[in-house]
Amino acid sequence: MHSFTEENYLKTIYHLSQLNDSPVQTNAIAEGMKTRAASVTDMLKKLSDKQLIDYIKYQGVTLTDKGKTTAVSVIRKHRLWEVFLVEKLKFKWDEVHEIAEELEHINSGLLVERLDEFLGFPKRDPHGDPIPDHNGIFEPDQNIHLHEMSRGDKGVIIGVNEYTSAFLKHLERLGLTIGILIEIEEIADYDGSVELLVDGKKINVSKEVTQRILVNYK
Amino acid sequence: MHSFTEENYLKTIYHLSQLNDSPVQTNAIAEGMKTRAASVTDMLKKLSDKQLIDYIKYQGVTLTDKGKTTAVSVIRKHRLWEVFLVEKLKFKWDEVHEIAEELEHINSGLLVERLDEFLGFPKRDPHGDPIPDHNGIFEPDQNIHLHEMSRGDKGVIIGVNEYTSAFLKHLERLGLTIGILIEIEEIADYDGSVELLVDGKKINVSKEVTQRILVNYK
DNA sequence: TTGAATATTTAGATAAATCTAAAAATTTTC
DNA sequence: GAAAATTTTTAGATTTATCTAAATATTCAA
Repeated sequence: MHSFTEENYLKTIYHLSQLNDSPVQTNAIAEGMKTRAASVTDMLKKLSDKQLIDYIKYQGVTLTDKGKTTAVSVIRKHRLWEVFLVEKLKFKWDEVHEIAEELEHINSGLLVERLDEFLGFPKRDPHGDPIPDHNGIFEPDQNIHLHEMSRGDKGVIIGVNEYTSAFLKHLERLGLTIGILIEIEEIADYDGSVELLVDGKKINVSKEVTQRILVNYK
Repeated sequence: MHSFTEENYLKTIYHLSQLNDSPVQTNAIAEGMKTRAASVTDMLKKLSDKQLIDYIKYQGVTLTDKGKTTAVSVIRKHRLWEVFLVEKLKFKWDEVHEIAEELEHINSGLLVERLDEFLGFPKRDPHGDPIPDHNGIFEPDQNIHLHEMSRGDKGVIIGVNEYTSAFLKHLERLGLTIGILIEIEEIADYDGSVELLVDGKKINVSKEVTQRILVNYK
């Protein structure tokens, strides 16, 4: 078995390698794990010895198949527990991330499968992130960041990529939650802020916010 | 916050001090924690520094109020999660102990209270053990071990005090599960084995088994 | 293409939880 | 009540994950 720390490293490396395909750098991992580069180097050696990553000194790391499987399994558990907390225990979507960070390390294959079944095999977590299935397969999706859309485009908010309570509460105040239909009214050249049409009302959101919202606009 | 290990020590000390009121001995803790006496001594110093136990060298330990509160909180979580696993995720009563050993350390007060509510504020776990309430209060009970009963006594099986899969499966084969009404037909002087009347049928159980079954016989 | 800036690794420490072996305290037995 | 047996503690190592400071490698920019 892998320690909590090892699992968290794998998860972080997985997420970082999704952003840009190139090998993940030590400093990026250090930032993601909120630790120092020297600590990352130590752990990379360990993960490499366990054949969970391919690691070349000074060149960064990529996950091996074994490492990827482990990372996806942790992500699956994280997202299923989030669904449980929101759907069954009435938590708000901005309250579940921290608890799921703990629950994701509970170690029982049977538990995960029973939980999945109990929840009705959900496809997405409360933040709109896809939940990989039993075999680690993600449903293919054609999402786009809000800031990549053009004037007149329409779509449904399908997810976010920041999970702080501050950010999620901000979205809620604006009425920007999962499943909401939006339309791009205007994009300001000046600062990249965007005017949206939501439920008949006009809303202005900053560029920072548009970069953190995923939209499904098939 | 306390580490998983610290919480497990407190839980073990709590259970041992329930058996006989006297201070709990180092060796007993070592056995309960499946570790060495030397390791126990180290941890006792630590727990003592944190004022979770009263510890006198060579004399054994008792929990302080603070230590007791922590132990009971962990036990509450353990038992609530067991109810969840059996009632909601269709686990068998002999499959839940190990998983609950992990879940009991998840650290969120709100989670425990929401879980309790979701489960309908259960009073007992699947093994018949009482679940302390929000304030750490156990429902008073007048249970007795099966081996303390006399010929002719009747009662309802309310719990067990061993949780190995082997033992629980054995009980199931005998039809001795929580809620079953039993009557003592005969107690053998020879080996202390007991003949029970269960559901109209006669069943023989060894002394070892009778020592591990709790009966409510009001 | 070389010097400066940046990124990464190494070296050496620290803290938590554990271990074995040996010493010390307590209890039991005669 | 002293010797033997048992229990507990101490001393010193080990493992995991972390840290700071210094050294080294890589990249960038003039």
